[in-house]
Amino acid sequence: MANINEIARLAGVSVSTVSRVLNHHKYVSEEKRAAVQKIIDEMNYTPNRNAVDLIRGETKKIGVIIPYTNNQAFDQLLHGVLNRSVEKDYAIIVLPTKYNPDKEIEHLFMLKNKLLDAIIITSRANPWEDILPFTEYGSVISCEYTGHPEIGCSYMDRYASYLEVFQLLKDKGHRNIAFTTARGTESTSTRQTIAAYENVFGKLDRAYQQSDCFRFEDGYAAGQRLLSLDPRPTAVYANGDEVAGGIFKYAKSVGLDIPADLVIIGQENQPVGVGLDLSSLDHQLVKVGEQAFDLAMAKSKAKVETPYKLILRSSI
Amino acid sequence: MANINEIARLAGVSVSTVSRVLNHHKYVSEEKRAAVQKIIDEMNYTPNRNAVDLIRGETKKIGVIIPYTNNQAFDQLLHGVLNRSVEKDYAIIVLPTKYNPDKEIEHLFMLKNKLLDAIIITSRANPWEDILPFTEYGSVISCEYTGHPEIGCSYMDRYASYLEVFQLLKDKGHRNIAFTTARGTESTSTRQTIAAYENVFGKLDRAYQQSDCFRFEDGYAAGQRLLSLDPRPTAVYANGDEVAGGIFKYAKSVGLDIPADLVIIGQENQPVGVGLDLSSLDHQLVKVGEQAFDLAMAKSKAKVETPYKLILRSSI
DNA sequence: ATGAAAGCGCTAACAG
DNA sequence: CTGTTAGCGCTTTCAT
Repeated sequence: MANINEIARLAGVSVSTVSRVLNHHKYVSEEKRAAVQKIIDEMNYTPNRNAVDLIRGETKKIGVIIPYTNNQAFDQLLHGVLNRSVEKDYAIIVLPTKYNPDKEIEHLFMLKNKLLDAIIITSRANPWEDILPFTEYGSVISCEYTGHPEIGCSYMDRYASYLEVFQLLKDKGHRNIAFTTARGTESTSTRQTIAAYENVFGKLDRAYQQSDCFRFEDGYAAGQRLLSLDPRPTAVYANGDEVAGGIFKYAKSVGLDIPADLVIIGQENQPVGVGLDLSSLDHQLVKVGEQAFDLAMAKSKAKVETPYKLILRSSI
Repeated sequence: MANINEIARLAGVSVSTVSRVLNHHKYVSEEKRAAVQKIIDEMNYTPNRNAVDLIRGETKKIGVIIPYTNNQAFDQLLHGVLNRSVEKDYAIIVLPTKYNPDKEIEHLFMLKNKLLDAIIITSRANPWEDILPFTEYGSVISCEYTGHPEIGCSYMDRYASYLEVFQLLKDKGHRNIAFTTARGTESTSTRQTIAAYENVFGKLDRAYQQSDCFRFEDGYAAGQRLLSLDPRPTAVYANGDEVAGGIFKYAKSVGLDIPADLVIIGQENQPVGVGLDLSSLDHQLVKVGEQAFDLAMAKSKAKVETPYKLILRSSI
């Protein structure tokens, strides 16, 4: 395909003039500008962005590290990021990790490779110490709060939100509460859930926590296990509405009434929760994602909190 | 940051030798290789992939054109693409269009700009004639069948699947059937839905079709309208399980029994459908996405069909 | 206002 | 086996 040299030759000008036309510089005579534009149109020429990026040293590309792409919570974050990227004309590269630490580091190297201007970490598998070195090569934004000053954060106060849920359940008279989490205690949100629980109800009996819950089926299985405990929980907090939906389905299948026999609260206000009329702790992840993009683009290291909402429906 | 010249200087060799070490060429003496590697490690050097891409003329990046990113169907396709991209070490760039034809063309230009090796179109807003010219610059894969030989296709036989659904409903004795679609007749799948309907039931009364259905709320509103028709439909086919969920919720709210008073069939086997035990026409979009990636990577122009599955639950 | 020339960081003939 | 050299396609001083 044609390149800038050919355009210059055909238009009878130098490459610098073509470059000036391309980049809308002033100080180009109208005649030359027109002549160059004519050739550009004739040749159907477009600059090679790769070459432009190389010389400019920036790519207008932002990576988003995401453990699971078939997960509503991460999809909401990604959706928020994409919302803004379209307006701002940035390209978004999705970087799935399945929480594999090596894969995550491999993705972070794209920053060093000059393939990315910034990276947004929706959830991480590596300790911050292993991530911090990469801030030297580009902006790193986290969707989880961290005090590290090198890292910009667009986050919500998970701990406070969990506290509110557990406190509400306590106020309603519940004493046997179960909950589900995605990962185990290697994850910040799991630790925060446990801390909030223990703040309200005291020491947790680990039998009442079910890890590895991501999808509907996981919720169903969790319901099966948790609802056969003695004493049976009268309320369960699920780390997602899909999981809550699975618990709901199992509970119904064994004849339990919601909410008389079992209160269910889900998370992230997803369609399945709306459909089953489940209460949901909405962390407003779309907004968090949008904010994360803005921080990334601005290379800001600010810490920005987005408020959560507790949506009460008939399941409580 | 250090570049290849500096590494060469420090290691006391030429840049070509460094390049050879970097690319694991043979014919590099073990001593030089070691010397170069030592400097690379010391300097914590990584090649600038932008420069590599520029000279190689390929980017190992594939774009995915997606109308809506908060939509389960497209997310399934994207999920499939990402599944394979991680294995094959390709970067995936998400290109949202909201069915804006200009935005779509803008994205296609990334192929011409040498920013992308291939583009996967999950759904399009432009006629094929406007898309075809871009096949000159890279591989274009469609998730909808088209006879154009320049376009590789990973698709499912939508028409046959719709036909099966409507035939099933007819066999079960239904005569008044309503259905929802995403867009209007500018969309292939809408046209195919109508064609399949008319093949089975004859001329469609347009009142029984509801367009612009994407999310749960749209389904609820559609239910409201469709279920007040006279005669009231005894079955409704929804273009997604979220939409089906909305219809379900409205139907329940006015005291209808599912399936006695109303049969509901959704699409794509999504969590909300599982939760509400709705039957669903599963086009296996994850597989379609995986296949699309394989075609894109191989620069294949093959037409590959993925079979659909009709999942029957209690809503029929 | 315009052009020559020096890169951006890397790869790959080519010669030796 | 190794180095020299000519690019990849573009931007940006620096003169004029």
